[in-house]
Amino acid sequence: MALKFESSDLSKTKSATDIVFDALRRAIVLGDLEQGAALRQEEIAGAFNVSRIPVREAISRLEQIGLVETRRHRGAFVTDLSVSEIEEIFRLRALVESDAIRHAVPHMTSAVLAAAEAAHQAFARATAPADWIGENRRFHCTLYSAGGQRLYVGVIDTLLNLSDRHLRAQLSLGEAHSKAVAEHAELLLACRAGDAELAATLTLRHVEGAKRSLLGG
Amino acid sequence: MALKFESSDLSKTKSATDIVFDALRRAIVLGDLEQGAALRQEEIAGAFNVSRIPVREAISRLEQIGLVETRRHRGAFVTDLSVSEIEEIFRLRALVESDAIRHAVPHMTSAVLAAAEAAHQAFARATAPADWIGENRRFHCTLYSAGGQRLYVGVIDTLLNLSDRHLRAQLSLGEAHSKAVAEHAELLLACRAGDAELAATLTLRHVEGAKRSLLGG
DNA sequence: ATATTGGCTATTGGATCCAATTTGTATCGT
DNA sequence: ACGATACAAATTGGATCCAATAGCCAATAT
Repeated sequence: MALKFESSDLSKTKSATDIVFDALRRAIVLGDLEQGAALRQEEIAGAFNVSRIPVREAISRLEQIGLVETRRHRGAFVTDLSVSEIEEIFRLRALVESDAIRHAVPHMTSAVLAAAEAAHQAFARATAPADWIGENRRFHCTLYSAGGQRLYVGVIDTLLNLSDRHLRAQLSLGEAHSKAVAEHAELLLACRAGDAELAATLTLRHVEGAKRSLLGG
Repeated sequence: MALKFESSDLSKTKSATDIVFDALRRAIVLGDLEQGAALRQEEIAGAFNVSRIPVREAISRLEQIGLVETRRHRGAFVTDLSVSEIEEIFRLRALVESDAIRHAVPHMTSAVLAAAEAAHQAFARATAPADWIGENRRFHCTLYSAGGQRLYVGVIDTLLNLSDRHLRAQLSLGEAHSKAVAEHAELLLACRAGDAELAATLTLRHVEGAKRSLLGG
């Protein structure tokens, strides 16, 4: 008998470390844990009903991607980003994301475009900040992943983990959300048209606009 | 009485996890551990005279930066990069490194240039592959770090960790080494002249040349 | 009053021990 | 001989336990 697997069936069961890592990452990215907050191993272990071992591995991984800093025998603390570091992140994002979509456009199938469209609409409908951030990332990364560019998406993911925290405050005030929706629609159009250069330019402007609305100037 | 501290005194003592992480990272980057090789926790723990705990944290961090892949209850294995992934890495390197130096040139003090010059000469003199790789990275990263661009250097470090492995075979054959030395000298000249655009162009060509000499075409 | 010093406590770093799972292998029935 | 199944070995995942250390606070000397 031949078996058919849903893609979700292929997902190996996650280890405790993975679960803790993902929860902490999300908490930091969404701003639930604010800058400088201490991550107490025992406390976290208790919250997840596990021992400190998987917690320590999770923190180790968070440190590796720059979300927390640890001081020996003192503990781990949510990284406090300076203004110049935030500028650097956005400069990198503009550079890498625009190039990522440039290379992705030629590989965009109708399935990819449909998935992006779905994320786009979900983002437009979203009201909670956590949903904004999640759907926004899903929209962009769906497009970037079109050609299976794992490295690009990996770098971008790391950068987004560092900068999404600020997106929350940003989208909460003013018409930033509807502006983003409009820009996404425009970007999607360029992708459908197969215009890689236009898509790259729009992405560049999109990221630079986010940077300006956050830092001014 | 006033005391003066050397900067080396401020370096915090490294934990066992850090030591194991660094040693494994180096072993993979230098190619001592070849693609697909298994990282046995017990074996590594024995080699460093520590328990498996710091080994597991080190492996966790290695996985985070893409140097190893782990399969549940099977173990961790040195990541096997496909040709398309290698192409992606070099494309990203060319993009990010050229922009990094573009932004770094205006901040290059004579101290930075002197440090780069020292690394340049050490690279020229080096004969062992491990030294080539180390001094080569030191040369480039010294320049990239001029403006204190930690994020750029972080991303570049991650990419170099993935691609340096191939540099070894590359420099071993032919006149690749002397070609690199010449290109470094030229790059250093552009930096001294404060010509950011030229430095960026030279870096772009330098990386693309490395890619071609590795993958052909 | 202030600087110094000697414990005390909270918290992390690391070791040892146990459980879960994968995989190879031998056995058994046909 | 061949496939299915039960068992054994190797290895990782996680829990519990002990050691080391940074920071705090009181006690003390000047």
